Amino acid sequence: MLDPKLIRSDLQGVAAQLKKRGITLDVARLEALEEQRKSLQIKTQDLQNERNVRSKAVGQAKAAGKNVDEILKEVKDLGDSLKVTEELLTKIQSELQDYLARLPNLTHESVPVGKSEEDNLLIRTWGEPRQFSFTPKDHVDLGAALKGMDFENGVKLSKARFVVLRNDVAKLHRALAQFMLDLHTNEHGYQEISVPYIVNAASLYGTGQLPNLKEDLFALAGEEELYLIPTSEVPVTSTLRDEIVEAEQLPIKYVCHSTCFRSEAGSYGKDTRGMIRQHQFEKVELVHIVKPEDSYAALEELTHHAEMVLQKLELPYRVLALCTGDIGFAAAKTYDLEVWLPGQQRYREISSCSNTEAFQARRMGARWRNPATGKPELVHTLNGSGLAVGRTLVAVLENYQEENGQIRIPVALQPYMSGLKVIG
RNA sequence: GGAGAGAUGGCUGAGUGGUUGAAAGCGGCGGUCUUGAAAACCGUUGAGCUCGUAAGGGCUCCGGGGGUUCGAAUCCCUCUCUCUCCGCCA
Repeated sequence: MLDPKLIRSDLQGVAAQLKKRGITLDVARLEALEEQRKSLQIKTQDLQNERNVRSKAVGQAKAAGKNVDEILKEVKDLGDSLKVTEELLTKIQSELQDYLARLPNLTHESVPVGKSEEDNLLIRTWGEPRQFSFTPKDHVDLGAALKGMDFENGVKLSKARFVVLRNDVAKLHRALAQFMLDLHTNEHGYQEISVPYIVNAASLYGTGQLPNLKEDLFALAGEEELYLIPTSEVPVTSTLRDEIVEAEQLPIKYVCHSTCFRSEAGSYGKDTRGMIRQHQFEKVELVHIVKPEDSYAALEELTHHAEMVLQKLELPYRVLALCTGDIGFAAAKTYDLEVWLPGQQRYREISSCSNTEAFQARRMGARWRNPATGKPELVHTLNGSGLAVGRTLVAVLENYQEENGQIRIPVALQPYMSGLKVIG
């Protein structure tokens, strides 16, 4: 959520900022709501004050043994008018709240202005796409030949966009996740964490998936409002919800391997072939909780950590800064990592690293005690994939394929593959 | 799934209708003492919102929501969660 004080003090500025994202702020409506809120709140609080003062007087008079009928008569109507203004105030406040909860974060000044992914800014590229002496296959054909990737079976068990992995492909998939976890815990200083895959609405609200992105979630049937996590960013970041942490505890760096579930509503017809876009996939997620002044350095660090996975696996990739039109709801700035896929002859997203600044922290009440002020202040939260495991599997298969259909195992991965240097 | 108990500030834990945002202890912070530290002693120490240039006011909050009342941490309803015992179970 945006800072309500900022919206109050600089509505035009906020509107101009949101314009860059293609959002038109209803300035007139907000101004009207805010005006009502203010007068109603003042009125309500005045009435409450009066009630408190008089009720106290009743108590004192009673204690002194005086007759209280007179005072009680005076206060009689107070409750009624108070109730009316209180209800009105609650209504206006929730209206304001609902509107604000649906506004995305403001983007950082360094974020390129643009309309779509066409306008994302190339930051750097790493590695050279391999020159093949044959026509490289895509992972679907490779997986089928290895008898390790069975989409038909996935459909039978569940529905479209599910897959069954077998044999060395399943093992490779697991190896990738283990490798990533070890890299981040052993070399990058992350604390491993394991969290629920089913979360409540409050957790999803805090990270920004609710209320706007509800369509992308799988909701559980049943009386309680529960959802499958679309990313472990939700439960991991939510561990800080309504918490105040001491300054010495920061930065907190979590790495979490989890399964992720996305309904992919609105993606019909996109990437219908293969493992690129599944309803269920695994991801190793990186989350940073930091002091506000450190968050942009942390974004560079986190992005670097994600890149290191690709570098150790020797997979060519590039880094893009998402433009204002393509960046996610909660993010102030995002770098996407795109890996080269020979089967598609193009770079595809494999990680997205974002600084949400105080956007999520404000929604979930995640704070730290600032020694300089002695007061609890909002932390900054960051998250990024390090990496999407399924897509990394795709990248390894396609980049390490041989003409005979065998797959070489990247050196860094061999210890996780029982020493295998090649499969198939 | 059955039976019972409970939810109070960073923590432990008092408080059953009237200056109680809340005793006490622990912890934290500041000070006295000390070469320094510890101990002891003294003081201080919740959060959110809001009005105000400020100084400084005001409001809300004792798990969530609703109700009774002039007045609720205290009474009533309801939901959620936690704990104990029994059953079941990876």
